[in-house]
Amino acid sequence: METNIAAATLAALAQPTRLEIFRALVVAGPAGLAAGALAEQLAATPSVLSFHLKELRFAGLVDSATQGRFVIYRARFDTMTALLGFLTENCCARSNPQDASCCVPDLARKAPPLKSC
Amino acid sequence: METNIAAATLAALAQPTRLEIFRALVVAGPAGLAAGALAEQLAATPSVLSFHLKELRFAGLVDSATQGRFVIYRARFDTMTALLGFLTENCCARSNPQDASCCVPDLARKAPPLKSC
DNA sequence: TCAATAATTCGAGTATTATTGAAGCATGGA
DNA sequence: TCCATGCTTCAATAATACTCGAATTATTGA
Repeated sequence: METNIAAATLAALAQPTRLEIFRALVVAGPAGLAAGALAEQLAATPSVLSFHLKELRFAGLVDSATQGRFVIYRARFDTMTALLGFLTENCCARSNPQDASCCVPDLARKAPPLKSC
Repeated sequence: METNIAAATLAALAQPTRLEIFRALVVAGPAGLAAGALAEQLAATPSVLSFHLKELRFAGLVDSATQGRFVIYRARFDTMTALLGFLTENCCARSNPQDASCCVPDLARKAPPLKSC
């Protein structure tokens, strides 16, 4: 991931409402959530939500699919993966051999290894 | 890390110049870099740099120490670690048991295990 | 066909953020 | 002491981002 893209992706997440939207979509998983359901969960007006969803979609953090009169939104894990990759590779002590500390110290301990990893 | 703090930290990084500043400081490691050296590296005017460094410091992503008439800046890895922790725990498929994919798939492969991890 | 529902779009108003150039404040060396 | 250096601060301006409410589009079901 290139620096300017990374900055744009970070900017998309750098807003409380949008961060919560994304979080809710991660929790919802592959089933996704309709815009209305999101609005209810986050206590946001439809137009505000629409605005933020557009930003997230533009940044590639979210996908949308129309189902009848509902629009289902889903988190795009691939983009988040790429962003985390950028941050760990470019912005972490791990990227600097002089420093023994690292930025993802707990993952190995906390989570069991996943098959797909 | 709390959601609003995470959003503020993301906002601090969500700007090309600031992202490059942080990257340069990560590469510089514990020795850090003087503001002037950063300005030269990034081809930014002193006042612009000062502005962005203030933002980064406010977000806790950067530390400063005066040495004579130089001001040395250092990346704060602890804050970055906390941010990455927030993102992997709250914004990743890993946080959703229904989804088999994950957001840090390459780390185990690419990087050798660190002692301090 | 008509009314209700689900979302998006638009324009206006406000707030926040970024850039610029000039001025200011220390520090170190002549 | 004086000047040059390194950096910060400030005020003004420009550019972006956010919110609100009204209008619009599209779909469903009566």
